[in-house]
Amino acid sequence: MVQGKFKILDDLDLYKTLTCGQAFRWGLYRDGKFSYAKLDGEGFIWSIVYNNFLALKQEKDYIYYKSSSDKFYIPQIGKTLNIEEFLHFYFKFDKNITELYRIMEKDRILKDALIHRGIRILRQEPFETTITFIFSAQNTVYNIAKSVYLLSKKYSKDLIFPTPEFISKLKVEDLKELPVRFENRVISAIEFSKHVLNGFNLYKLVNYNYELAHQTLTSIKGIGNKIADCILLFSLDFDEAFPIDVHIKNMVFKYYRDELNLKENRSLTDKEYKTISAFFRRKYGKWAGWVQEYLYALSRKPDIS
DNA sequence: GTCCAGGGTGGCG
DNA sequence: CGCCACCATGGA
Repeated sequence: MVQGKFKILDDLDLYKTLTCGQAFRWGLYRDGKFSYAKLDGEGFIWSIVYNNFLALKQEKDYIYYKSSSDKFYIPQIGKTLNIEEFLHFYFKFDKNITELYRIMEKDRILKDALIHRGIRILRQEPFETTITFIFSAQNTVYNIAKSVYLLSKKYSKDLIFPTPEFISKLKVEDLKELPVRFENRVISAIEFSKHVLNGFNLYKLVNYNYELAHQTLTSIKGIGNKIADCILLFSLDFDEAFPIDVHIKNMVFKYYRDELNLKENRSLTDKEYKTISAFFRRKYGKWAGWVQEYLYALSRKPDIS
């Protein structure tokens, strides 16, 4: 057990960042149950990240932390970090978000999204992120969180996220209770785990360029354009990835219809997805994914925070 | 009851 | 290519 406080190096809204829809394991763990996005009596929010139990609370310019260990092994960079190095890594304090705010202030739509300032993109664990977003298809944040929780509970009492070995040995019937929308989501998760065991190195994608990394992921069955972009943005450091879900699609049709020459609001073809995604990538570069997250926050109903 | 949620695949023209 | 059927949970 390690505890202390970490001086925040750049703008951060801890709660919004952990509950804006990029991470699904932050909340309250009590009595063998998990309540997504809930705080404990002391105002801490809990999770299991990179195999450690971790509790965080923000007070002004500090993050107060309690961790089950001071060692965080980060497979995609092959290094072990201590808790403070980890927080720096996880919240991407190597990026100065005021640069993004200056871009947003000048934009007719994005300036409204500044009410959500403090949201940062996280560096999450890639294998966990992949399985999580495979579960996300046409599903709610609450049910995605519940699915990941039930899967982890099946693996260990500590609620550590399961290994590829464990998931690859599961049968569809073992995961009947997961509230995923389609059975093929469970099948894809199991098949992806087998793919990893057969030698597919997810972590080496950090060294690819965006196009190749995206193409590599979408060539895997069960992973399409949107899920690939979520994996790249939320776990593999591709800040230029621009995932387009239904909310983003609606925002694009509402505010960018003329610029993108879009006609009616219907589901996107593969070509349209790539055109829209590339449009924002060209416009915002390494901030495109962050812009996407602020548009997402703006479009979501204020049920959380 | 109806509507919708951080989608993807395969088949057909 | 574009379009479309299909998959088949749970909360508001």
